[in-house]
Amino acid sequence: MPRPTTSSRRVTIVDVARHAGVSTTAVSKVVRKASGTSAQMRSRVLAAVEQLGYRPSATARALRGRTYTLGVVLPDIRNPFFADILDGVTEHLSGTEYQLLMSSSHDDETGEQRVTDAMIDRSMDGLLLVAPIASRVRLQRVAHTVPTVVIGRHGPAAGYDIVADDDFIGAGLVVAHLAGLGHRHIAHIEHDEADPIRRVEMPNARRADGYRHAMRAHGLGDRIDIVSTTYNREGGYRGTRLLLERRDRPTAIFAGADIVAIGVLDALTEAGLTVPGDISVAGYDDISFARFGPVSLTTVDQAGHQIGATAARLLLDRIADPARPTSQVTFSPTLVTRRTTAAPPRSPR
Amino acid sequence: MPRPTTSSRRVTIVDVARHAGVSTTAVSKVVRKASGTSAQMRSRVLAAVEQLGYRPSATARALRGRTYTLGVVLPDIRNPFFADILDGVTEHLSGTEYQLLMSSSHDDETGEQRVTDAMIDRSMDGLLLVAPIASRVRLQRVAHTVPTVVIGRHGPAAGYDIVADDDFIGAGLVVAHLAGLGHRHIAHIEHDEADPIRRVEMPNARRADGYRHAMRAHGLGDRIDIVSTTYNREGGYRGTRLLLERRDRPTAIFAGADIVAIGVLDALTEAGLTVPGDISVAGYDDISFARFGPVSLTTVDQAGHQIGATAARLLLDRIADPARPTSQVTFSPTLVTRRTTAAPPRSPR
DNA sequence: ATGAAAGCGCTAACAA
DNA sequence: TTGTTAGCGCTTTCAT
Repeated sequence: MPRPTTSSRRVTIVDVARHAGVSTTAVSKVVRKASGTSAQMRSRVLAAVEQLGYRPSATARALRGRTYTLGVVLPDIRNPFFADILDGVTEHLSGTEYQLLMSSSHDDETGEQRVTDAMIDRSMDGLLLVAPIASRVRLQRVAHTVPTVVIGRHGPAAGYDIVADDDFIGAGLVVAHLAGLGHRHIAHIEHDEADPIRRVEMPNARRADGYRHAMRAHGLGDRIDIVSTTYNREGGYRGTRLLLERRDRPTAIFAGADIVAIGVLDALTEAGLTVPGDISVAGYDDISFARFGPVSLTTVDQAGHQIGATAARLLLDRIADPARPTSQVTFSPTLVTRRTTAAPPRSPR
Repeated sequence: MPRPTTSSRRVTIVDVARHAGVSTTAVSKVVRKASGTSAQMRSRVLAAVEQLGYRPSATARALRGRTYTLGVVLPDIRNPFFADILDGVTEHLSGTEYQLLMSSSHDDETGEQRVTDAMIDRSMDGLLLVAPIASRVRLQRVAHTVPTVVIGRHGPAAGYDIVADDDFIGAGLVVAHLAGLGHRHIAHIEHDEADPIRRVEMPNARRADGYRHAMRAHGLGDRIDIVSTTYNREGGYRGTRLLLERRDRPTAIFAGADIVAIGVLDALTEAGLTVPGDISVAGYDDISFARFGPVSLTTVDQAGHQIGATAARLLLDRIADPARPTSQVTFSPTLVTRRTTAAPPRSPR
């Protein structure tokens, strides 16, 4: 009994070489479009590649050269802002040989580390870390191991390129807008941050600082009111519940992220409060949902697409030349005024 | 001048073997928890692994054995329903050695093929294809190359395991609900599907069929009204615009997916129509946004979490035994009634 | 229980 | 321009 002919062994470079009657080196060169091949050789090899359906094994390649794989680590797939960033990355990468593979850290430091290590183990050519929560030392170590670009984290360029938005300014735009409408009691829901380094480097902390600074600049320093929860829908919901329990309720809530604002609106709807009639709400990120008709959220546009495209460009540059000096690109956010913010209700106090 | 000691060469199995004074075979066995190692050997090796910070190279492993990598291909990261599925997958995989890596096909057949091939090239141990649009032949070929589980696609088990929801029944639940409220003109927005095979296998087509069937069952066969666009927000918006242009407007719109319903609500808001006062809207998927206060969308719960967990289980089973017979798991959807559906407005016609 | 050695598919010196 | 050969880091027979 002969074994089945459907022995689906992978087609290797040896098969192609034999089929084309040339050496494996020749095949390798042609496939990689390297120099030193005659037109005749190229056509023979390419014909064999075509006929046999040969595809180079990225894992075998990895042992010698590139994998043509770029890893993206996201804190959370649910936050649509990250999808905007990814669109920018994907667009910049289209047309290149590189394949994007992503994974979520599930907003967890251990998870982030696991995923990052896993990508290094898999010989990725470069890493794109979106709003990572790892310590700076750890980020430096990662960047030392593999070309890395960090998105959405401030602080000194420490061995890796950084692309971010100026969150301090962005928060100021929101406060200015609300104060301009006549609000005095503007509360802010932030992502809890204990680590001192991260207090400076993480976008959420920068936004909270920007809020504080702007409140003072508008003579509202004594009305600073921050609730610390987390940057997700649940955090917005919980934060709002806490605010509503107070005797002195705010007339406006500035959520540190749109996804948080969603939770805020959840809680307000549940409490029977109208927006912006009873209370104004502003977010941050301008996720596509913000311009959803029934929501129409006032927010800050971070240009995620542009951030992603820039990060991809920097990563390719760094892969091409790992020694080039690191750079920090900071974009300026813009305020997007929609229908969740208005003047505060009459009869104050 | 000695060369810098920071020669950050990766720690390999050879380094560990030398450090522990044993063979690389021994290290390999210990690391893989294979049998045939003494307790003493194990502790020596593990100590060396710890001290040197050794991590096995997944790419090198790939040439002989496993990569412990599972690939997930999603049509679109923006659809939150897929995040639900991923949660289920992730949960089932936590505690295993497997690492999940995902990529988006951007709702494009070529893109899907590119991504799938890329994952095969990277020696993934298994593939999870979510609502793939590839032909059945192509899916079979993929499944023949690597253990594959297909999520959200119907049709005969053709070499791969299938986990799906009964979309035909789900669509029926929606129609029954709307008809029960008194609606007669119930329009459906579907994802355009020309390919005959896919007309049978794709969830969107099954939903459209379920809609047709249920309309007839409720004596509304002559009111069947389908608009073909795409399963995204834009598709919902466009479809609704088309419906609103008609002289005989529907009193209810059944969108084939929640993300489509979002677009429907966009268009209705823009047109100054109230929901459900002027028109009822139902979706499909029960994405977390559906229970967002200001939206509160009536929809169909697909239990994405359960689908994901089941798919992950089947994939691990298949990797363990590629020859095992394929199975099809179908879940029954349930209707979730919220505030976007109500009786049609008076003064009909 | 332990280790030597071959080899996975590819790339890169080096020769011819 | 072309081919020979030696690895890359790991797993796996096969001896011992």
